Parts: sequence; C-alpha cells; structure tokens
Amino acid sequence: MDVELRHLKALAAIAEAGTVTAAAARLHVTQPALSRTLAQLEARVGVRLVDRSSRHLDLTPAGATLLGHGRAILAHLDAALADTRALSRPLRLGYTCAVLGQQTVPLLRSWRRSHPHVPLEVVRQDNHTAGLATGDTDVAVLRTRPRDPRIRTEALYTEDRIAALPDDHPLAGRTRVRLAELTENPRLPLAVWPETGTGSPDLWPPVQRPSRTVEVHNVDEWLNIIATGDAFGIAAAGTGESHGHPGVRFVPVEDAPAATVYLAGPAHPTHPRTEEFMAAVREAVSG
Amino acid sequence: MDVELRHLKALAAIAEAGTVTAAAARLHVTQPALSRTLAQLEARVGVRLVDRSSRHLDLTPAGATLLGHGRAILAHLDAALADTRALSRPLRLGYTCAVLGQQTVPLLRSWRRSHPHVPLEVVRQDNHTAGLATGDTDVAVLRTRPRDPRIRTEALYTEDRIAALPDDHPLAGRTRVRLAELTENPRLPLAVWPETGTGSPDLWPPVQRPSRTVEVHNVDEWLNIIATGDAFGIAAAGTGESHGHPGVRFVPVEDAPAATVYLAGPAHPTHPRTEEFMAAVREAVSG
DNA sequence: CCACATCCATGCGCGGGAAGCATAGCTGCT
DNA sequence: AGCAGCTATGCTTCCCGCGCATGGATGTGG
Repeated sequence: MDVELRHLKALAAIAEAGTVTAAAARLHVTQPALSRTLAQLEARVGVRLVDRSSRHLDLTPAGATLLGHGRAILAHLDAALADTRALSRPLRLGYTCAVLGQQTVPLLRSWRRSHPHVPLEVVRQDNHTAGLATGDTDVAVLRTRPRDPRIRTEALYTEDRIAALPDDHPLAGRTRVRLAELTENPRLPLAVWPETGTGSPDLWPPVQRPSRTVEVHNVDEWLNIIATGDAFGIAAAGTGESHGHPGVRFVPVEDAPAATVYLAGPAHPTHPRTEEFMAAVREAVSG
Repeated sequence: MDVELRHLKALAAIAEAGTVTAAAARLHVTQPALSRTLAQLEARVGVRLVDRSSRHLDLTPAGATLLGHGRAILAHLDAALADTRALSRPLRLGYTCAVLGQQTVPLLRSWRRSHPHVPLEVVRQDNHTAGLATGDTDVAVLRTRPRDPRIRTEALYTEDRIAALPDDHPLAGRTRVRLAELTENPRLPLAVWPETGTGSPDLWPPVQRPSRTVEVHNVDEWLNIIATGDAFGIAAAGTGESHGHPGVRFVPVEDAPAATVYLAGPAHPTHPRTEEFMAAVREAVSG
C-alpha cells in the first residue's frame, strides 16, 4: 500500500498532458495502464486527485498540492542521482600549458590525502577554457580570463615572463634580456600561442613590436619551432621550468609585466567536489 | 532502469542496521531479496554504494551522499502525503462557549467562498484549549490564553461583560449594574465555568468577592443553574447574544474590565490551510 | 589447524501484479 | 440521433521480485 515514484510520474504526466490518453502516449504505456495507475494512486493516498470525465479533466486541490510535492521529489531524485554519479567520477583538472608548476605535486598529494575517494585527473586541453566550456573538465587553471559568463574565474598568482630562444641565438647566453633587444638582432618571428595569452605581441610598445608572428596551438609545436631556430617565444617562468627542450634556452625578461594565472570553474559545478578542490588549490598556492 | 523508492528504503535500512541480514529482517524480507535490491540499485546508479564482505560493511562516499538524499526524499514524500491527505479533511474550528458572535456567519460565508474545497467544521469542545491540545481541532477561539508552548495565541478583540441573572432577581430589570451590587442583595453563589475564564471571582476586589461559587462545565449547565435561581453568572456580551434562555436575563456590568477573545492555533499546524484560516478570522473580526 | 558460525551472493521456481488488448460506458458536438 | 473522443473495466499474458536452498568467503575458538 505504498505510493511509488511511478504514481508521481503518472500524476505529473497527466497534469501536463491534460488528458490521460495523451499522457499515456508520452509515457509509452497504454491508456488503461495509466488510468489504473492513477486510480491506484488515489486509492493509496485516500483522496480524489483528478476530476475527470469523458470530456473534462483537471486537478482537485489535493491533486495540485501532491503534484507540486511530487515534482519536487522527482527533481530531487534526479539531482541526487547526478550528484552520486558525479561523485564517483574523477575530478578533471584542465590546463593548457604547464601551470601551477612547483605547487602541482604538493596539491595532488594533499588532495589525495584529504579526499582519497575522489581521484584527480589532470588533463591537457588545448583550447581557451581548457575544456571547461565543453564540459570536458570540471576545473581549470588558465592564463587568460575567459569571457563566458558561465565560467567564474579568480586570479591565483603572478609569474615573471621569460624569453624562449633557440640555443644558437645571440642572446641565448644572457642572464636577462629586455623586450626591445628581442626584436632587434636576428629579426625572428614571434611564436604566438593564441589560447594562452602570455606570449602575445601586445607586450611590446607598437613601434618595437615583432614584425612577423607564427601561430602554434600547443607546447610541443611551440618548443619545436623555437628549437629549429624559426622563431622565438615569450612565456611565463613556470613554462620554462617544466618544459625543458635541448634546443631551447630560457632567459628572464626584465621589463615585461608579470603574467597572471587564473583558477576557473563553471558557475554551476559539474562535480560535487568542485568547491573543495578550488579551496585546496588556493591553499596550495598561498602556502 | 529506474531507481525506485524501494531502493532508497533498502539503502537506508542497510545503513542503519549495519548489515544486510539485519536490515532484511527489519524490512520483513529475506536477506537474498534485499541483497539483490542493493545490487540492483548499484547497477542502476552505476556506482558502488556499499563496501561489503562477509565480515565488514560500510558505505562508500557515493553511498553516503545517496543515503543523505534518499532520506530527504523519503521524508519529503511522507510530508507530501500527510499534506495531501490533510487537505481533503475539513478544517476543524474549536470553541468552548459562543465566541465570534456576530462575525461567525460572515466568516463562514467568506471562507466557503475563498476556499470552496476546504469544508469547515465548527465544533464545541468543553476543555481549556477547545480540542487543540488533544488534536481534535485545528484552530480554536478561546477566552483564556493557554500556557501550552505548542499553542500560539493572539488577542482578537475584547467584549464588555454582562451579568446573567435569574429573571426573578431584583436586579434583573436594570439596564446596567455594578459589580458590588451583584454580591449584595440576595447572596447567590457565582456560577463559575473554569475552562473559560470570563466569569471568575477575580473580577471583584477581595472584600466584595462572592462568598460561594458553583462549578459548571458547559453553557447549558451554566444557564440552567442560573435559570433555576440557584446562582448568577458573569459572561462576555457575545454569550448573552447567542445563548438566550427564558429564565435568564442579561444585564451589562458597567465597572467590569472587558474580556479578551483569543485566536489560537498549534505551533505546528495540523491542517495545511491553518494559516489562511487564521488570516480570514483576523479579517472577519477587523472588518 | 580444522570445524564452526556468520554473512553475502547466486540458482531456481513460483506467484502477484502491472501492462496490453478488447470493449463497454459516458458526454459534448454536428 | 449518430459520432468522435475520452475514461473505466474484464481478461490474459508475462515480467520481476520474492522465498527457499545453497555455495563461497572470512574471522573465531577449541
């Protein structure tokens, strides 16, 4: 003598469709089946819920209130299942080029310790939002602040900029360089990686700006084109630390503004542990 | 492939009992049945919810969150059913002696018009709370403010007090009397009705207080004992208007403080339309 | 070290009940 | 009055959830 979810679904379908027959079609059952389900619901609740005749149908006040509750219950169940399923999925952290640098390992360690049942996947996604916009990741660390209103971002920390030069470049042996020097001697094109804004030509004042640019779309292309001597690049310090390459030398740029690293998450989290993870990132970075 | 309430109940029972076997006993099913229900739930959610071996059982994080949601859902369903069933019940208004007087009929009319599907039962209950404390009524109109913390009360309006005298009483023909006069001439006992405090001896200053009292427990006893000349009484004006009796005369008492009528309802309403009804009462009284 | 106690999982057969089909009953319309 | 469209009911079938019996795993005590 229990009310079940099928009963609530039946009531909702009938209320929305306006007739039992139409609701039955929507639920992919026959009309007699749904009619009986409704009758059974009324019998179990002990109250008439739907005023119906062959030409008329509407809810009684009791039916209307049960419908309201029922919809809420069904929605809650959906949310509960989504929550539960999402919880068993790994939390996917997206990034474009190497970010977090030194802090990455401590972060992973402390997360694994505090949330042993929520595995973390760190995935490279070569697009502006590192997979956030497409739902391929749950959180992301970015070098640009995306415009998408469905993505919340916050500044994490800043890094000095470095130049990436072919190892036979005249400035490759220097301990530091200035922006103006980079565009002078061998007039190499600048390797620009549009998805991460750290190496853009905007760093230079218009007159000194590099005359040519070459677009790349991931770190490997970027390193290769520099190692072969066909371009030079600008990046953040962390990139140099984690992406060594035999043919590329990194030299700090003393007059370039620092680059900001952002932490980004969806406005409506796709993983139930998103908030906790973002807090863990903040702590790892500040500590 | 749907998760049903039986699954949530199974999970809750298992979590509470600590073992599948014990939970099965509690649910009055056999262990294999419950074991399969749990397995089915896990299959449908797609996540392992309970870590179990022959000697150990506890919830996975996913199981714990689903359990939390599940309990809330089951509780919500219970509340929804209670709400729906209560809605089809009449709203019971309790009173002890005649209160609301002139406003009663307009109140009933306006309620029937604004809530045609919520019938109103007006029932006399001869006890302090007019049936509220026992759950026999949903709202009540009282002449005393009950101490019970589970009952909320508010003052509605005040009424002048009248004396109820046998028709052969020397003061019966007067247009008004004073308290002192009532205890002088024929030293009749005061008919006291403890459940409604309007006629208590406390109205008199100690020295003039009636020497004897007689207890009654409803309006009819009260009227009869006065009509037979064995007592006199004090009541609120409304009582006189609605309870005529051939052997009883009502005379306004000019120096008695006014009596207050209270509207009372349970702190946790027993009928979903309680709030609206109380508002309707306020409006009927003020208008 | 083995028999035992205890718990969960699985195979099997059965019974209840939900669904489909066919049809009857009702009601507003043309 | 006949018709169109809706809901209710009788009948049958079939699925699935249950109980029973049993197997497998694991910690325990003689």
